[in-house]
Amino acid sequence: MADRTQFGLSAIDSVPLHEKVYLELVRALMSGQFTPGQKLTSRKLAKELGTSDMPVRSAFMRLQALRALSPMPNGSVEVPVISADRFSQLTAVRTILEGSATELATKRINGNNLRAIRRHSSELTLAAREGDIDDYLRKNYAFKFSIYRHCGNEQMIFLIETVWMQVGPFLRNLAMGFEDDLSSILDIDYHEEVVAAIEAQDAARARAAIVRDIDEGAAHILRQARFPGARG
Amino acid sequence: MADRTQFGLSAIDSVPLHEKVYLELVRALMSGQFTPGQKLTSRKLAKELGTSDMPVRSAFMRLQALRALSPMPNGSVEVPVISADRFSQLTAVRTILEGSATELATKRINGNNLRAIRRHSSELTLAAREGDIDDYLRKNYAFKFSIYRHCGNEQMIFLIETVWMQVGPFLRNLAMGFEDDLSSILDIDYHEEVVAAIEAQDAARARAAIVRDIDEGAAHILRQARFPGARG
DNA sequence: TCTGCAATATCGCGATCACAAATCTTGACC
DNA sequence: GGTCAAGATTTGTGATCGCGATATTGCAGA
Repeated sequence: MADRTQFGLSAIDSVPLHEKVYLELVRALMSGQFTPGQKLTSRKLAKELGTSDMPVRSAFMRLQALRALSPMPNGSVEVPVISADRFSQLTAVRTILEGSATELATKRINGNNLRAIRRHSSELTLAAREGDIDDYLRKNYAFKFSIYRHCGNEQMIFLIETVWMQVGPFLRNLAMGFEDDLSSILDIDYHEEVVAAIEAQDAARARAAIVRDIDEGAAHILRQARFPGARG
Repeated sequence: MADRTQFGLSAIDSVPLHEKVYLELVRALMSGQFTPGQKLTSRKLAKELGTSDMPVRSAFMRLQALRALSPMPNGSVEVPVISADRFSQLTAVRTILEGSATELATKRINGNNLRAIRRHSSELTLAAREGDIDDYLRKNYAFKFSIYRHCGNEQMIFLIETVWMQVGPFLRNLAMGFEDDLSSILDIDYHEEVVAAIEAQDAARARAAIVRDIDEGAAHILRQARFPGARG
């Protein structure tokens, strides 16, 4: 953050290189910058980033521990190819975890938190109307986690994040079928219902709304997207 | 696995060193071989294992990505010190995930699977009567995962394993209060009720039994064990 | 005995090198 | 033109080295 010192100097950032590489890869993965199935090699990536391959290897280790990168038999890593089956499993886990988190959060949210959530909600609606899929996904992430953050269980948030790291890249396929008019994506988007339920302090309804949002989004992806193994 | 070849030679195992180190650390962590708060340095561990520090660093990266090791501000890692708060959060997540997994598994288990589960169950009962806490924990792990394995959702199993890596070391504290007579641990152990519910194909009851088993075990630990920050 | 401080040892981090296995390229031969 | 094997290149893996920062130790003075 380069804070100003009394001498007007900025602080040297001591963030390790492997950490920067890791964060950069997470960003790239979640924003769908890599193609599923793409092979990543430490040396090439290192050259591209201007580092040695050591920090890249560290980042690879962390990412494949979280299943955000898939290990290949020979030790290489690749961007995971998600099958329809695995996608369904991840969706099922999401409904369980995110449904529970929403339910818990609803009971703990107060006025201040609610205002921030409302802001994220309207920004999400706006993004859908504007038609930028990247912006929509970013706002979708911000909105949902602005709720989960209040579930009072840091461990649960961590697990949800790991699942998002796996599905995240694939959510881009939500765009398919909405190329002409992204705003109609709001037909399968229940985030305003979620906000309404939270305002009414109705935890069960909030959970149901989030689950429905996740399930219908996933169903749409399963209809539209091409999965490996399926005939093209 | 050192398969026999046609010349009677055993295959050179090509498992990378960093993988072996990782597996060794997982085993040591889950069996409570390390003290919470203990600092682990790559160089020392490498010397002890007879390798360079590179494979150890790789293993550290993976383990701290999964939160099985805690990163220190200077980049070192330590065996996580679990607070009462974090323990409660992990328990809450466990009831959600393992409850769901049990419910799903109950609907998919057939006669063959059931026989294996029954065997694990009786071995667990036996271990409690024999009074060896290590054996009991090992059998407890084997029994529960023999159920979860059939939930049909590989992703869920992975998440459960992640959570177990964090609580695993701490479950040893279950022994506290049962030093004289481990068999009385069966009073807060509902694994036979779980088996009965599965046999009856009653998914809801199976979930309730697992949740109760987890909750009462955790409650016992919270009563008996010493947590950092608590007066003691 | 306790406290401050300097000398020393240890450690994380990243670069570089060596080696073997895997992968790709090339070109001769059928 | 297609096949396959030899050679070249790339890649994972692990060891070693150096740098800077941190932690530890040892000692002197109060």
